[in-house]
Amino acid sequence: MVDTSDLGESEYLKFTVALERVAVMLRRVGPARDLSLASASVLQLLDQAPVARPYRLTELAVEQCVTQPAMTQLVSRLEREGLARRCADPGDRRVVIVRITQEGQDLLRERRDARAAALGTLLAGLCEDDRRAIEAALPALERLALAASGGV
Amino acid sequence: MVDTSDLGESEYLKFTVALERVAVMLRRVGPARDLSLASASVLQLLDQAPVARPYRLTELAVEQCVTQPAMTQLVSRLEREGLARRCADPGDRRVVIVRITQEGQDLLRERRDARAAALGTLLAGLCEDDRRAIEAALPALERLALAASGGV
DNA sequence: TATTGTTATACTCTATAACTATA
DNA sequence: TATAGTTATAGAGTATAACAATA
Repeated sequence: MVDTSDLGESEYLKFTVALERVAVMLRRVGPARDLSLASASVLQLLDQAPVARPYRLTELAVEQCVTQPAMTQLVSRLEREGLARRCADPGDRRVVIVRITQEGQDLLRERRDARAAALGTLLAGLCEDDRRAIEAALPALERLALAASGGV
Repeated sequence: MVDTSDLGESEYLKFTVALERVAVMLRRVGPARDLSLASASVLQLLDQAPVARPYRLTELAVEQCVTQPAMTQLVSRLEREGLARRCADPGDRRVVIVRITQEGQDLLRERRDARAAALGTLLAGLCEDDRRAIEAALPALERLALAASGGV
């Protein structure tokens, strides 16, 4: 009887090592061509934001776990490259609203497609059982990531 | 009959998004306190190297997919902090051998323990089925990471 | 001449501290 | 006074180009 709620230290280490390798893999799989991880991450947030409820600069900083000055710079880089733009908040003139541009959306889509294609190639190299196991674990991994992101 | 060897584009996208979230999670779970991701990655390579077959600086650069100058700097930082040291190669005086120090090994162990503990806490918050699914997928994920790292 | 590594320079990304503008 | 954001400055991590030393 295997009780995974009682994993030993060595199991955690195994898990840690496996996930760290996956993280390294992602750094390499993602061509990262035109878009750094930090930029892509913010751009994805902006892309998912409802038009009626856009992000403030401070909210982006909190969401990404970086400081306000760091986000100021990141947004400035995105703006300089035409991927996002700063807008005024009519209700509070201190506030900076950040929106993704069409160009930003296009770049994001290209990047996602490229990543998916690269991962598809890698997955195709695995055996059937491995693909099944990974697919079966995806929802669980998403929940795990959610818990780490602030869900808890 | 589900044939995962014929995953559609949307499945790849789902997979990409899930793994990217895991990568973000790892950035946050790892206290990263004293050790950056880049430093930790190199230090782990050095730690796993057989004493009789240590790494050259160039080999580290190739293994980590960074340039020689980048690795020169990274090793210099590790050396400055006492975590690694440069050694001469008796057979070829152009070569720089890099070894981990005792201090480096100690730090690595602390970091691994902290990460494992943090992940353990997160895992404890998942339901039994999710934990089982993730554990079942670990070997497959490792093979996937290996394929991306250069195994292919 | 080819290989190994370093130095010089520049850019991204991050942080802390000090500042401005608005509430 | 508190909040939203920027500017100033510094350090890690990365790249390319030019260089030195050794093979």
